Amino acid sequence: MINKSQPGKKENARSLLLKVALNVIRQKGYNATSVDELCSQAGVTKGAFFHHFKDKESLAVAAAEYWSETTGNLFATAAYHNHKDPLDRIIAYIDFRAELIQGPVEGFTCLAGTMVQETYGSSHAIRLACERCIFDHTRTLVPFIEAAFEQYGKPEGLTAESLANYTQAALQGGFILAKAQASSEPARESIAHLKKYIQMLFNQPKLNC
Amino acid sequence: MINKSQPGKKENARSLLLKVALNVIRQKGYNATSVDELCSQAGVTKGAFFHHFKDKESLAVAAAEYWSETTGNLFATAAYHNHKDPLDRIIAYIDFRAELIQGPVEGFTCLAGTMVQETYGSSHAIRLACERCIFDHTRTLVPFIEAAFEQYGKPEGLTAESLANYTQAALQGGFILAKAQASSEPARESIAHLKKYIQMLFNQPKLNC
DNA sequence: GAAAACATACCAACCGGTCGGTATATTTTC
DNA sequence: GAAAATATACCGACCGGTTGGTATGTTTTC
Repeated sequence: MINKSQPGKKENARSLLLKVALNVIRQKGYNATSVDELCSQAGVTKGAFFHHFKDKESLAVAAAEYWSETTGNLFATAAYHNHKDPLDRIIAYIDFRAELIQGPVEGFTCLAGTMVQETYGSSHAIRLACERCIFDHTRTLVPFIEAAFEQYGKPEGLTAESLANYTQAALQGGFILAKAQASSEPARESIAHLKKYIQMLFNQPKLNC
Repeated sequence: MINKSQPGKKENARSLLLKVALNVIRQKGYNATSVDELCSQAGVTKGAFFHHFKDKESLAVAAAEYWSETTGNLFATAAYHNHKDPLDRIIAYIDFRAELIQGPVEGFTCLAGTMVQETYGSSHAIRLACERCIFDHTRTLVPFIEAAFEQYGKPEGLTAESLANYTQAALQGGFILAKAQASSEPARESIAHLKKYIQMLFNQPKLNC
């Protein structure tokens, strides 16, 4: 009864494949990632691959769901939830996102954002999985933003949903610039501007007059 | 001496290929775009392709440069340059970007942003071409922002370059969300937030107290 | 012992790229 | 200024390798 790392779950071919898929796809993209490479990197054979996944597309969908799961856990247990003030919580979330920007580009970028660029027109299933992944996460921010609206006043002409989405747009855009520049700096700068925006959005009416 | 469309330049296989490459790559991504499809869509043969381009990678680099050229002309002749007030000019630029968000997703998204996601790790040449494409454009905004700094005061803790980069991050991120949602709305919303940010950034110190 | 998990061998389609060749325009030679 | 030489643009059959996927074993698990 010896299990590795995750209790209750053995390290089978399926989860090995999903783990390497997260890294390989983020580095090379979905189309350039071959089934053979996934198998060799995971140390499993092609037979195991097609035993667990109907086809390559199914693996991509499962990888997006696995990505949702792991990042979901990461954010669910993060310290920013401890802040009682809703604005502090949002700012702490943004700071947390900034802290995650470390190491090589493929280490901090988003699987869903990367995959959906290549597949939005060719695979409905993958696009949907990426959409869920991104917007399920934005939805976790909506209650924080609504609470901040109540406490600090709601800025005109925007909704909690659109602001939550915008935080992800600023992040995803920063990732693209980071890839283009082969540097994490644009991603960090983008987050800094996002932080400034949100601070101004909520502090301005409070500090004025 | 009869020339079509562009004076001095005939519609040869090379420019036909570049034109279709812009659309096909933006829709399917770089890796999923085959040389054969590019040829058939352009109505030229494979022989013509490899006469004009050393390999597929060379076409991608040329496509990024062609994209820089065409969008460069579009922005250089756009009406936002006519505004005398630097802040008005920036806002008019952002409004112009919002106007461009029309029709299907592959019609308004950025070739460089799409390609660099797939190639930043595998092709130095393509990554560089995309980097130039993106940051050459951001650089055109820097003088506007600096002029706005002089006229309206410089907000603390940010540079003209970083703000110029951020405008592109907000756009690129909006494109990704648009692809994920199969809708142009997130792109438009992202631009709306960017506009609000810049207005607050410059108007706040002026309107206060 | 049966079903799930994995391994091995293989296939047909497709991919980027090559190659020998043609048609036409331009330049050079005498 | 005509013939020869050369360069450019283009054609399409073909090649070797890779790809996603399959068919069929073998091992492990309960």
